Amino acid sequence: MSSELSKKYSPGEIEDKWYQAWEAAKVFKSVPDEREPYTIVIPPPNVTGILHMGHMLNNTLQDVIIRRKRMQGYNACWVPGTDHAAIATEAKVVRLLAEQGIKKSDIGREKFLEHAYAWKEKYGGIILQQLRKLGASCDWDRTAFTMDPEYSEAVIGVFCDLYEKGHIYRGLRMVNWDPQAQTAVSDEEVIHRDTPGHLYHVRYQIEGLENEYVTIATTRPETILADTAIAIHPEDERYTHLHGKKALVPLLNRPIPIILDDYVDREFGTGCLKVTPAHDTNDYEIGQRHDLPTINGLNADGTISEEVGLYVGQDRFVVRKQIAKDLNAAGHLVKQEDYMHSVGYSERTDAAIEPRLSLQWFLKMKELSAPALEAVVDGDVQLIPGKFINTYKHWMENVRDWCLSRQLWWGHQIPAYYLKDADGYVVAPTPEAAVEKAREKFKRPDLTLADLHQDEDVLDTWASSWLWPINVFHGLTQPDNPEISYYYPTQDLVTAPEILFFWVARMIIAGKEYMGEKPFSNVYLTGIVRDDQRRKMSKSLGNSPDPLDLIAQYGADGVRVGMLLASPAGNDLLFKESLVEQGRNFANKIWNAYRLVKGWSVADHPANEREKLAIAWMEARLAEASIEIEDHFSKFRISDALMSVYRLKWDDFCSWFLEMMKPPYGEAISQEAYDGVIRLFEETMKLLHAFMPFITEELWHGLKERSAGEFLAVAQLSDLDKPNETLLEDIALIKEAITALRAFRTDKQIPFKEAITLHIKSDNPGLFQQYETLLAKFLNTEAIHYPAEKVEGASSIRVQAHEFFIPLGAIDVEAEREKLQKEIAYQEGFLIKVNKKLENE
RNA sequence: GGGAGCUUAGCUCAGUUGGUUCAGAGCACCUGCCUUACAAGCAGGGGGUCACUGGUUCGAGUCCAGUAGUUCCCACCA
Repeated sequence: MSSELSKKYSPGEIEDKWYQAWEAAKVFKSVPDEREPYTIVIPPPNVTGILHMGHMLNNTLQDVIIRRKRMQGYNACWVPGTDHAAIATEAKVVRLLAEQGIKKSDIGREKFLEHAYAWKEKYGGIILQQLRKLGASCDWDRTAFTMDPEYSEAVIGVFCDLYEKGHIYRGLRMVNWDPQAQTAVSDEEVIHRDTPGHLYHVRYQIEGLENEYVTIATTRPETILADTAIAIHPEDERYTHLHGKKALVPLLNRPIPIILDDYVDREFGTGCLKVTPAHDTNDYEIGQRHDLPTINGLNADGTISEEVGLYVGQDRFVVRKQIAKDLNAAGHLVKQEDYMHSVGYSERTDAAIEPRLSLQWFLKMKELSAPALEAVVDGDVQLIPGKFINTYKHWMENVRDWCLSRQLWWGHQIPAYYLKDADGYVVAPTPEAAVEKAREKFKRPDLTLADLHQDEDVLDTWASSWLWPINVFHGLTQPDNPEISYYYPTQDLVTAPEILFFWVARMIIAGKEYMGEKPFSNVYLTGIVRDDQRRKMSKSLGNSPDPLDLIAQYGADGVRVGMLLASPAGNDLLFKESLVEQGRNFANKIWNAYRLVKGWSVADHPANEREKLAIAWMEARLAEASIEIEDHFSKFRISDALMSVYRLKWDDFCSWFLEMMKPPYGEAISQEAYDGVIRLFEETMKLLHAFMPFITEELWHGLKERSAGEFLAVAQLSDLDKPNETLLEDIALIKEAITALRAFRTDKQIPFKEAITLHIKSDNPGLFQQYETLLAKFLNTEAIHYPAEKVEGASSIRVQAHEFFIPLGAIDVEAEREKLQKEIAYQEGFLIKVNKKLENE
């Protein structure tokens, strides 16, 4: 029979076959019933995204968890979906259009959105197809999207509600401006990096005084043009003579006041600070204090604006170099030194961020975040690993208002409606409601929709995804519906630590505010997938393998195992292809165990002593390992749980159990023993299924006839008896003895075919007598004796308190002597070599 | 600048409340094997002063302090 089966496991067809079967039978579908729910909502990938290694890790973990719960009797529900990912998607569409020579601003909002939707239709959800390849057991009927009509309704509804409650305000604020995406980004989307630059010392002439100058130091000389003051410390004695004077902006000769402010650090640079309120957060604050005018020196795209009068339309970085030259030529550049300083970059586009003054929508965070802080500190929401609690706490205690608006078109348009002919606006969920409200608010009953225009901006992506665990069950749009009541709060969230604040914290806030309850109990934070040099995997570095190629080459099971083997929670995963190879090898090992078992001929007679012992032992080991595995799972130690199953299957089941069970050459195994082997094989497949869903499903069907519609994916883990501790201990000793005696055989070059006589001197000979059938099988003994005294003229091996003797007759003395001589010669040669090296000065 | 964490075998990591499951696992490495399940394999083996220094204790990878290195988070001085 085994001749039909290949020596190597080939996953490709088998994996496709089972995924289709599962999907057709809807085994992952979940509807509320009397069972306890176990729910995970997927961190929605970008709708236009394609699967990368981070997704692989993240979704493998979720699948392992949900599959195990499904097999433990829970009503397991894994909700899939995608995020519209405002900036990221819009950037992609803009780029695509640019390739066709189309500019966003030329076609207008409506046309642009048509293109965006077309793009979404074409590429959206590719990633969900890819997840199926991985084996993800999502309930696909529940696939959600953050811009589904009903979901959008929830997002807009929440905005309006928060506005009504007074949590949302509109204000002129210094925001982080991404000149490439041409939108404001939140503080969390700015990444600070030390960047080499220069510190320019520039002198400004004092107005009315021929040879008097004040020198400042700056890293951004191009902003000089937008200066509106020079600040000095009020108590700085070096500059008292400048109090009340004015300085002239170089190149422009525009007079600006010299002001006093104790923000100025007297130790830094020259102790004089140029103040550019429009382009620096601190300068803005100084400007506010001193009622300074602001000059907007930069356009939205990072070029110099008309307001300053010089270099207009040129890029900020070009101007930075040019102005340094021009200042030098004009005698204003005192010195220029290399300087390392921290610069903010956009997380999305990597463009250098410009602080920029603009009108934006904000959400007050202080009050809203309090219950969310409490939830984590109290342990109501568990962060795994716990080390993230400190980080979380620190952030929540110092939380700043959230800039909600983005200058984009792809997303949820802000439901604020402005009067066209006057100042004033209303916030309302629909245009109709807005008209209604406006009529009332402005006492103008004749107002129509035509008199209003909606805010051009859209909401930050996270202002929609923070409702994810609620509105995938329509909890906001259909409050108290049976689904939300059943599934909410969900159990686990598996995500990356990078979005702990972006997303996780905000989901907790929204959950507390709108459901009065946390959105999930456990947050498992995965590591970052890096290459073996610890570099983050990225497209630009080209160090990330294509997950689908990996699956094609090693099988989804192999890839899953490879990813999990080295990914403890919160620790980075150093990915190497060899890990996936290990996973594939494991699948192959299992496959071959199956081939072996299926190749046995079975005879209808009762089990012998050896077979009975082996089965009893394997059952005890299975029970022991099951307890260990459950313990690991309960602590989210998925990697350790896998290792436990791995060793159970490879070491205990294959290396020991199957070797114990193997019928002697040419003989058959008893039916009773065979049934036991099949049963234990099935049990190991159950334990492994969560990790390797495909091969286990395949073999589970191969081991036994199954009725139609029966799947391992929905089979239940067995309740096992307590492990037989005595038997486990006994066999541990027997194994130790076998290992020692095998080593002896190898060492003395006694071929296995040559049977040996074994003498065991022990206080407890009965112990060994009990397991003689196993000793005989593994050691090929012709006889076993239990002498009371040492056996003379025999080699002895000690195992714990027991002594084993093998008569010397079995040893080739000449060969032994020769071997030792060779060893001596080698060691002497080594010694000479080392001595020579040491003597070398 | 502030805060948090980490440092255990060549690599990646476990080591729960200090005391014979405490010095472990997987991979890598070495030796011998193509033994009719599997060379993507089998059998055996070597390897660590648990970063360093000091302290608490009868006893410390395990607790405390300091030092060095390293990672992350937050803030950001022009």
